[in-house]
Amino acid sequence: MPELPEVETVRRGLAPAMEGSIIERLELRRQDLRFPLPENFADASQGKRIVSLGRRAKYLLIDLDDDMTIISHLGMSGSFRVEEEAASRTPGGFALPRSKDGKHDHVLFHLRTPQGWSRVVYNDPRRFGFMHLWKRSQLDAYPPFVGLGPEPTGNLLDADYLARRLGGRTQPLKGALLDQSVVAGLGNIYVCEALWRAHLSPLRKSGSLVTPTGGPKKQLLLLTEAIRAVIADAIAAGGSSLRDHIQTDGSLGYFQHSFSVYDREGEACRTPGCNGTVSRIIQAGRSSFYCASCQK
DNA sequence: ATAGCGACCTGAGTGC
DNA sequence: TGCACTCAGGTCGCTA
Repeated sequence: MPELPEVETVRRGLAPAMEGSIIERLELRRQDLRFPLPENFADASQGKRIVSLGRRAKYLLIDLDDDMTIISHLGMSGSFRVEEEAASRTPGGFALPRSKDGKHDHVLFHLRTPQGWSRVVYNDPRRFGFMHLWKRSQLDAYPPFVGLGPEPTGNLLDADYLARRLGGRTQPLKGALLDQSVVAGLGNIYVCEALWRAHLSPLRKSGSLVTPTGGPKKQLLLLTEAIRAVIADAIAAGGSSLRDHIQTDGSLGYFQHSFSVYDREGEACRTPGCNGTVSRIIQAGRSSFYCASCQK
C-alpha cells in the first residue's frame, strides 16, 4: 500500500504525538513480521526520548535520543494509529477502546508525552512490514539504504541524472522507475500516474529517452517533472486529508486518493482532448494502467 | 548485469 | 450463506 507520499503523510501525522515523548514501554505482541523484530528492541527503546521523526524513501525513521533510530517499513498493509490519553489519567489507567482489529496490532508504543499519555499502535495484517534498529550516525550503511536512488522531492533528481541511469537500458520504463536504485520511493501507483502525466507508455524502452550523446530528450524532461509533481501533489493531498482522517478513526497509512489512470481499467482517459480508454497490462507480474492513445 | 517470476501473508472482492 | 478463486500499493532471492 504505502508508497513515499503515504509514508510521508504517516510521518507528519505521527510527529505531533511522538516527537518529544518518552517510550515508557514497548509492547511486542508478534515478533514475526517480515523479519523478526530486533532482539533487544524493547530494552533498547524503553526510557528513550523520541527526538524527531524522519523518512527515507518508503522507510519511516524514529530517532531516539541516544543515536539509535527505529526504522519502520509498512510493507503492503502496515498502518499506525494514535490513541491519546487524557492528561489526568494515571500511567496504569489506560481505558481506551479496544481496537476493532486488535489481532493485527503487533507493536504498541506506550508513550509519556508532555501532556499526558498516549499509545501509538502498529497494525499490519499481512506482516510484510518490519522494524529494525540502527545507529543513526551509520544510517547510510543500513543495507536497504545502500544504493538507494535520490528522493523524488529533492534536488538530486533531475533529467541529467535520469539520462545517466536510463541511457542504454532496454528495460521498459515501468520497471526502471520501480527500481528503487533509480528513484527512491516510487511504487506501482505513482509510476503509472507519472507516466500518464508525461504521455509515455510503460512499455517504452528506457534508453529511448536519452540522446546518442547521453543527454535527456525533451520527453525525459517532461517525465522528470511529472515524477516530481505527482509525488508533491500526493503529499499535499495526504496532508489535507490528515486531520479529518485522524478524527474519524485515528489511523494513519492509507488515504483514498483519486488517481488518473491507476485502477481505472476500461474508463475514459482524462487527458484533455484524448478520447482513449485506460488499459491494464501485466509487466513483470504487476498491473500497469495506461492509455494507449496518448501514452507513446 | 539484467529481467522475469514465485514467495512471503492475509483480507477484500467477485461470481456461482 | 458459503465456497472457490483472484487480486493487492513491496521487496527479496532464485532462475535464465
